[in-house]
Amino acid sequence: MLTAERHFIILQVLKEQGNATVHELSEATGASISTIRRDLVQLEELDKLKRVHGGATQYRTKWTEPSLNEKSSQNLTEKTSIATYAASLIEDGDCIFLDAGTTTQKVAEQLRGKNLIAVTNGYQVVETLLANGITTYLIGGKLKPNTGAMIGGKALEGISTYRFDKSFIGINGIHESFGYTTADPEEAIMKKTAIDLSKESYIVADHSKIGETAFSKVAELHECTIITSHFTEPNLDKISEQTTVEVVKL
Amino acid sequence: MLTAERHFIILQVLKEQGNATVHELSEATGASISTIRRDLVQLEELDKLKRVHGGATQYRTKWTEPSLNEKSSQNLTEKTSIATYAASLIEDGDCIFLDAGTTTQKVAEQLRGKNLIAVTNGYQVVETLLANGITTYLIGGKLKPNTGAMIGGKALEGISTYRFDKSFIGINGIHESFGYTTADPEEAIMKKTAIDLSKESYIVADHSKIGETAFSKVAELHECTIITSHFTEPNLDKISEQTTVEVVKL
DNA sequence: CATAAATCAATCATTTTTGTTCAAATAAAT
DNA sequence: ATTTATTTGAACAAAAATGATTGATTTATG
Repeated sequence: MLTAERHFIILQVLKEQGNATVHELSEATGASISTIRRDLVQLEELDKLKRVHGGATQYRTKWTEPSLNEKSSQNLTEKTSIATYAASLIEDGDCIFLDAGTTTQKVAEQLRGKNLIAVTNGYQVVETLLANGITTYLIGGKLKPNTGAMIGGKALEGISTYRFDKSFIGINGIHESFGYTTADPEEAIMKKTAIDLSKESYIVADHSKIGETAFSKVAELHECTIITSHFTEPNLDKISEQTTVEVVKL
Repeated sequence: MLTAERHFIILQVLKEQGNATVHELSEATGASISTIRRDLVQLEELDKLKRVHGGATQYRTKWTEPSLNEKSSQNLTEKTSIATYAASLIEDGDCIFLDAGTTTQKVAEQLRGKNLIAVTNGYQVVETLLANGITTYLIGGKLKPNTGAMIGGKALEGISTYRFDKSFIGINGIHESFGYTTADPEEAIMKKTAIDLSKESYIVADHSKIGETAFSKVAELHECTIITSHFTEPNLDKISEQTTVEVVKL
C-alpha cells in the first residue's frame, strides 16, 4: 500500500464520518497503529485534519459538515451503490449534468477514467470531478453559502447555454402525488431547468426521501427516472406506476 | 517492448487509478523493477507524474493540496503582507474581482467581516471567500485542471456581465517593456477583461515576478497599480516610471 | 482525588524501497 | 562481421518506512 493511498483513505474516511479513531483507520488501511499515527502527524502538518486524543477530526467548512443522517455508514453504502449504478449508465462521449449534493458527488467519484464532459452547479462536486480527470464546466452565479450550490439568475442563464445527454439530480422528497420537491425555491428552478435541458434525467436519492415532500416543487414524477434502493418502501409501488424506478442492491 | 510503449502504459495505469506501486507497474508492463524505476525518473523529469516512495502518483494533486505549497513557500509572509495591504484598499459596499491564484486567495483571507460583493474565476478562492462570510459570485466556464481557474468563451461571457470597483489580479511576469504577462493565453484574456471592467485594477505579485516575462501578454504597465514588496529590485525603478507601485513592508 | 485504562511520543529492529554500479543483452553503425 | 552505443536486469549498500515495544502522559471512572 502506497503512503499516498493511505493518506487518501484516511481523508476519505474523515470526510465521510467527520472523525475517526486510530484503530478505525488502522483497520481501514491495513496499516499498523504506529504508521497511522505517523500519517496523522504528517496530514496535520499539511492542515488536512486536526489530531485529537484517540484519532483525528476534519477541519470542516459549513457545507462539508455531514449531517447525522450521513454519518451512518449504512446510508453511505446506500449512496455509493446508487452512485455506482448511476455512473454505469454514462456512455463514452456523453455530456452530463451533475447537480450539487452529496449523492451526486458520489457519482462524480465513480467517473475516473471515463471519457465525458461534465457540467455542474455544485462547487464541491467540482473538486471530485477534477481529481478524477474529468473535463469539467462550472455554471456561474451566486453561491449559496451553506450548500455551495450555484443559484440565481446568472446561474439559470448559464445553465441554459448547455444541452445534456443525461442529468443526475439530487432531491429532498419524492411523493406519489406531489412529485419531486426540494427545500430551496431557487435550487428547485435550477433542477427543473437541468431536467428540461436533458435527453434523459435521473433522480438519485436514498430511500429516506421516498414518500417525503419539501417546500418547492421541482418536477412531476414521470419526467425523470428514479435511482434508489430498498424497494420495501411502502410508497414505492404507487410511484413506480408513474415512472421508471431502478432499485439497486446494497 | 518499446520504451515509449512502457511509458504509455505507466501513464495509462496512473490515469486509471491515480497512483501505482513500482511492482504493479512492473507487472503491468512486464519490465523489471529497475527499468520501471528508470522510467519513473524520466517521466518525472517531464512533469508527467510525481514519484513517491514505493511508486508514483498523478501530478494533479498540486492545487488540491495548496497547503503543501503554501507552507513550503518562502514567499508566504511576503504574500500575506501584500494581501493585507490589498485588502485594506477595499471599502464598504465595493464590488471586487478576485483573480484565481494563491496571492489573491490570501487577499480573500483578509476580507472577514467586510461588507462587499466578490466575484472570482478561481475555484479555490471560493472556499476562502465563503468561509469568511463574503457574498460570492463565481464565473462559469471550463475549468483548467491544474490551476482550477475558469477559462474559455463561457467564462469571458460570464465575466462581461459584471462591473467592478476594484480588481485584484495575479500575474507571472512584470516587465518594463513587455508589461504584464502570464503563462496561459486563455487566462491572459480573462485577466485583461477583468482589468477593463474595473474602475481600478491592482496587480498583486511578490518580488520574484518583477523583471520576468511569460508567454501571454495581459496588459500594459500603466493599466494597473502594482502591489509588491522589496523595492530593492533593480528593475523596479523603470517600472515605477510607468505606473504606480505600492511597496509593502514585510 | 486516586486508580485504571487508553493513548501518546520516542526508540529500535526489521522490512521495503532506492540509487548506484556493473555485466549481459540488444540495437545501431561501420 | 565487428565495433560501439544504448538499454536492460541484477546485485548491493544506503536510506526510508514500518511495526512492535517501552515508559510517559492523558483521559476516563469510581
